[in-house]
Amino acid sequence: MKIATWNVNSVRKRTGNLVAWLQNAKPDVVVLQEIKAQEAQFPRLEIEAAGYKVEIVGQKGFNGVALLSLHPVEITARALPDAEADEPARYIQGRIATPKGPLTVGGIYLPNGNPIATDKFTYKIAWMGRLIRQAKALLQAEEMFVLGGDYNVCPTDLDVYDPKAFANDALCQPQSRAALRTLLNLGLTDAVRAFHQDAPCYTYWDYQAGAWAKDWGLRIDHLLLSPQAADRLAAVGIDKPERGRPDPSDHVPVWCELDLAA
DNA sequence: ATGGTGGCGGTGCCA
Repeated sequence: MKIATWNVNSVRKRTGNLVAWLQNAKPDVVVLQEIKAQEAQFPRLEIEAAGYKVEIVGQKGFNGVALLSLHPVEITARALPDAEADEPARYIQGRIATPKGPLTVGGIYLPNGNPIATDKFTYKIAWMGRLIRQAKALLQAEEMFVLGGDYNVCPTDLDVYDPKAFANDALCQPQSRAALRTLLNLGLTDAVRAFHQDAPCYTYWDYQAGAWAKDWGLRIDHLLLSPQAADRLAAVGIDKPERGRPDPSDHVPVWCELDLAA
């Protein structure tokens, strides 16, 4: 079972790249972030033609998440607990049957939080608190789950090309990192770091200033696994070539494989 | 060089 996350930065601008990647990478389940589309604007027919079921939590112009699956999926949440009436579209959660029991996949678009001296950063930290509570609730079921997405947090300085330049950035604040550690300390596994402890493993390169050509990257897209999922973690990958294609997203897909053979 | 790029929507905001 291959599970992937990708911040596509507009699904309409990225439809061609997305379909080509789906056909090549063949993930079983994908969570998308920043689709920047409402339900009616989503390229549903193109994705379904590639064999995927499509579930969307859309929003006009900004944010927006989706869950694509080759297998039947039951949507179990479209927002985190305590959502406001005008809650931005940043969370989707589905449940998929596997030979080893049900697998829950959550798709996360965590608030960026910049600039840090504003209510945007306060909102980010509060949102992380709600995500921690959701993870606690999921853990109580003692089932397999994967929380994938754009976390907008660099867990350590290893995950930043220039830590000094990002000292005042919301993605690298001690509060942001502490909240992510709280999530991990519940018993979740950062899938990429389970396999790669020493390499940066960037997942994002800014469009500006030639960041891609200079490998000025950040690792902010993560797959966090419950103990039951981590026990079956077989492989991970970061599809870096996607950043070098024409009309790329500024993020690349991150994926993991769980060994769920019957 | 106080910029730069990209997406949305049709002007600045967001990242």
